[in-house]
Amino acid sequence: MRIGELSTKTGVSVRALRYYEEQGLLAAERSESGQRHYGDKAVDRVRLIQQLYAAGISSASILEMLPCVTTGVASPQVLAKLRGHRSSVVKQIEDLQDTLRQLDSVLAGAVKSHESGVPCPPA
Amino acid sequence: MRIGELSTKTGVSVRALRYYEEQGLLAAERSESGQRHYGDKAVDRVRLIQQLYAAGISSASILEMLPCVTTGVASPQVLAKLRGHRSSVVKQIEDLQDTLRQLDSVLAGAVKSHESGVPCPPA
DNA sequence: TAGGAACCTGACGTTGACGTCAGAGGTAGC
DNA sequence: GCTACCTCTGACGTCAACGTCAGGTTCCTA
Repeated sequence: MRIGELSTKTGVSVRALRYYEEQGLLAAERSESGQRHYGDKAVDRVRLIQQLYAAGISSASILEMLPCVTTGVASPQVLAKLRGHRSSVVKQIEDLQDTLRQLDSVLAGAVKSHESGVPCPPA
Repeated sequence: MRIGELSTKTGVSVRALRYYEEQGLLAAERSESGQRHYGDKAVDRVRLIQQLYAAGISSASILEMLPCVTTGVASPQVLAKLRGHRSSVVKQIEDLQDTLRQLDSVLAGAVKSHESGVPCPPA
């Protein structure tokens, strides 16, 4: 498929896909005229990339770990990095759960006082 | 306390604290000479701000919700925003848990193949 | 074969949360 | 009062992950 189709299938913009290629994260065959062509696997790869980005992992780190992710093979160094990222993801989750508790306590109090008719001071 | 002490107590840079003030998130008394002075509550407030930032909430949104967070009082509009942020935080947590599963499966495979002596292809 | 949609390569713009530097003034211990 | 650090304002720099625009080429359908 061409880049537009990959874009609609993944929900990732064409510009972003070209950016992934720039960063070495996503390879593409080229037609004679230079247009990019992708296989079906590209869809999963793009989703994986997005997932890693969402975990706050930089493109440089993703670049390091991607071959290992796809081949299932990793050097001790990469293994250590993966473990480091794992624990950072765990910490992110814990922090967010903390934030959730904060938001919930705020919401509980706010709903109560709103029911009692007290308005919010303007920002 | 002065800004340096607040910085070391919270682990947030002096520059960031001044930035919070610029954004209206953190107020400070001023001495005759213009130096900032903070009360003890500032430590908690800074931590709260950091927590909200970590949840991907922008300074503009934090600015809107902070008075309500501190007073426990919110207008219906702010309430709706808070609920919106809450569900976005929930989604972030779910996504991260997904990522965690991915990383774990990668790690499981990688450890196995590393034990079997297969090296990682160089990045 | 025409023409509009999709694609190409640069290259500059954007956004948020700060980093960093300069030059000047404030503070505190000895 | 000296000195070493702390703080001030103002302003430009940074970084990542794209957005956007320009000017040109390619593809596909009628």
